[in-house]
Amino acid sequence: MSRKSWRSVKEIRIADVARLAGVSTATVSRVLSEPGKVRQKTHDLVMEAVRRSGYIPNSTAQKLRTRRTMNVLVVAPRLTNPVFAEILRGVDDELTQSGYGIIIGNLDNRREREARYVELALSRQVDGVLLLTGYIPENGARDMRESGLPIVAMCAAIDDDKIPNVVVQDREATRQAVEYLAGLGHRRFGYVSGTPTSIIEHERFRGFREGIAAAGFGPDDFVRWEGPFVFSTGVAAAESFLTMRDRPTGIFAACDESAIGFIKRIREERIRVPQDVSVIGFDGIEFSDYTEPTLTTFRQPLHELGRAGADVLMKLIQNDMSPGDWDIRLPLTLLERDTTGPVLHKDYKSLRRSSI
Amino acid sequence: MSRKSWRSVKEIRIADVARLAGVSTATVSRVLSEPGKVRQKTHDLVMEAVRRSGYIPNSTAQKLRTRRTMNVLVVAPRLTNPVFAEILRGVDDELTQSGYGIIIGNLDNRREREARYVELALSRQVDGVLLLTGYIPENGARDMRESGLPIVAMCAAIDDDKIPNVVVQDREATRQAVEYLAGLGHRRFGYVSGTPTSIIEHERFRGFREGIAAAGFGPDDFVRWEGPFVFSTGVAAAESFLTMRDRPTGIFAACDESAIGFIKRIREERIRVPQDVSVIGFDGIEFSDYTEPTLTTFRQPLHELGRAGADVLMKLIQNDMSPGDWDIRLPLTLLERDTTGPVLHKDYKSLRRSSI
DNA sequence: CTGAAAGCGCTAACAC
DNA sequence: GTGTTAGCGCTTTCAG
Repeated sequence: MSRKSWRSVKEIRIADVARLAGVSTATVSRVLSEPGKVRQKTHDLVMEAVRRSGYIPNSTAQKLRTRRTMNVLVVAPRLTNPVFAEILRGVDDELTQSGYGIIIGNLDNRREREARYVELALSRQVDGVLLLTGYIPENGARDMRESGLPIVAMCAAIDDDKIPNVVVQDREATRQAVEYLAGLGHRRFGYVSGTPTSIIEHERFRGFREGIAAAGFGPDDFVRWEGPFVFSTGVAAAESFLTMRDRPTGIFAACDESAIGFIKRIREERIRVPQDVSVIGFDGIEFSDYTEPTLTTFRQPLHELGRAGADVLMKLIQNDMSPGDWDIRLPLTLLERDTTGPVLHKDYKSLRRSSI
Repeated sequence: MSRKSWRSVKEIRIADVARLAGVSTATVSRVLSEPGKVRQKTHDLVMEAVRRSGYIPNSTAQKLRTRRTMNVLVVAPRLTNPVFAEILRGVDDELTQSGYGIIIGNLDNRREREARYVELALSRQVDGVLLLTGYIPENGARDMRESGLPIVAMCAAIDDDKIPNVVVQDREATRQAVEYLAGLGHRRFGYVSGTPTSIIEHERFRGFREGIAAAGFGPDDFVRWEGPFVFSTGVAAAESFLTMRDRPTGIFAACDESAIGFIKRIREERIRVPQDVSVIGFDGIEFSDYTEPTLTTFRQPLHELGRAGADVLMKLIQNDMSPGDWDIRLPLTLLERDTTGPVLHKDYKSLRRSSI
């Protein structure tokens, strides 16, 4: 059984309003887009006709004529990741203010999906692109730059002098995390990675090694466990950790999810956090405040990041970038909570001594 | 310092391709949209010209001409809520398959924001609307139905005979939750609500009362704590719980977040879960498997729900609905994990006896 | 300050 | 099978 007449509502066109108001379509258009340039009386006449008819301009026709879509494409690796969802909120807030709409390009961690969004850009369905991916999506044949659209990279930097970057200070924060752990007396460290191929992971690991060096340690003083930015990566890291004889006591995880997975798993083996092992996460997702114990982590200014990135894109579209907009790097905040603490047994030697 | 020449890439139009291939624009258009109706040789000629020129049709012009936008609006209460994010994934999967794009309408729990999306529908920027809100968004002056667009309600039902509903069996599952707790020997119950004004909350609470009745109890045998669908609602409920003399032992929370908040807070007071109190959540978010103890909860088939809803909308747009599509109600799955267990002290009396 | 008219780039009748 | 042509609904010169 099929239902008919979805299109039953009669469409009001600008010509209808013009007729109703006794003016030309040009005047109606002017009243709606540049009210100042029309006599008050005409203006009122037209507005009355608009109200009476319930006229709403057909946005597709507007787009075709003005060559502006008032839409922006946001390409994100995975929307169910709270980090991206929160950035999107900031983007949305800023864009809405400027009258722009959002078209979501959710890759859902599958790179095949990006082709679709390249085509979307190429077919001019949007006026600009926000990339949370850390790379330029491509098509097989072409990449997104060929659209000629303004593009802004957020969250993960892209090395292209036409693309402004709006990111957080990953590297600095991660370095600081290690120094924080070292300051608590930790001497052996662990690094739970994020998706190994991602730029973000790369930056964080770089910051980690910088921190290790800055605290006077070397490559032999830490272990690294690899895996994507998910809970199970932390669990897998914990499994490996549990098999070690000379376990690290200061663990940094490149995202909160894996920090939480790690902690959950080792606590099942009656390892105490933070008395036996300190763990520090990254992101500051809401859930990190509801774990046991609550997670020490770096909070990313996600909402602000979203707004800043959208703001830069707006400037790019409107052609009024200033040099200071080209590279924005927002600071993180250390949330000192309950999964980090001073080392009780300073190192392997003293551990042996105390247990004799 | 402003950058110029974003539009430097020269736009190729269908006429360019036609000239290049030595055919008319109509033929180019045909090759691209109905290849069967063109001679093989012409087809190849055109495709070669398309390839050489890198032509991509201007989608705005197509939309204007065909009066189809190939976009769908999805209005969601809050995208950072993992439940909606996951539904959106399902929607995306289905819509992508049909060649449709998604325009996100994220209300971010602020009803003022819906006006924008009503206008978007009214100005025909989309071919259909998916509502995760449980109500029809409005504008002050008009509501979304006046767009005449096909609308499907997902997740929360809307009572309108033009709007198909695609939902989960909230009520049945909640009823089952109570019966499950009763089956474990619980005699006093607690209900941690979700946003009191929402349809979903209403359905779940209704199921809860049905369950209470079915298990042979009455309104005096449970307490209800109100609050939105967030962690802190559970915390607040726990505070109230802690002040009670005659505490319930079987708690149902209308979402996992509040279940988790509740458990966290009472464990801080050394109340044991599930030995002293059993808690059962709702949703089955990923986190619920990483809490301590892991949360017993009902898993919603969110991805499937998203797909099903999008599928119904596609059918509506293409005018081939069958009656069975009008109301879809997907079942939930009980995940029996570690926050529920048998009552140790059956009731207040036996509790007194055993502590003497 | 207002109107007439020319398209924006494409598709779909309708002819041939 | 293919070409010609008339719009889709709007904005924006250009005249007046």
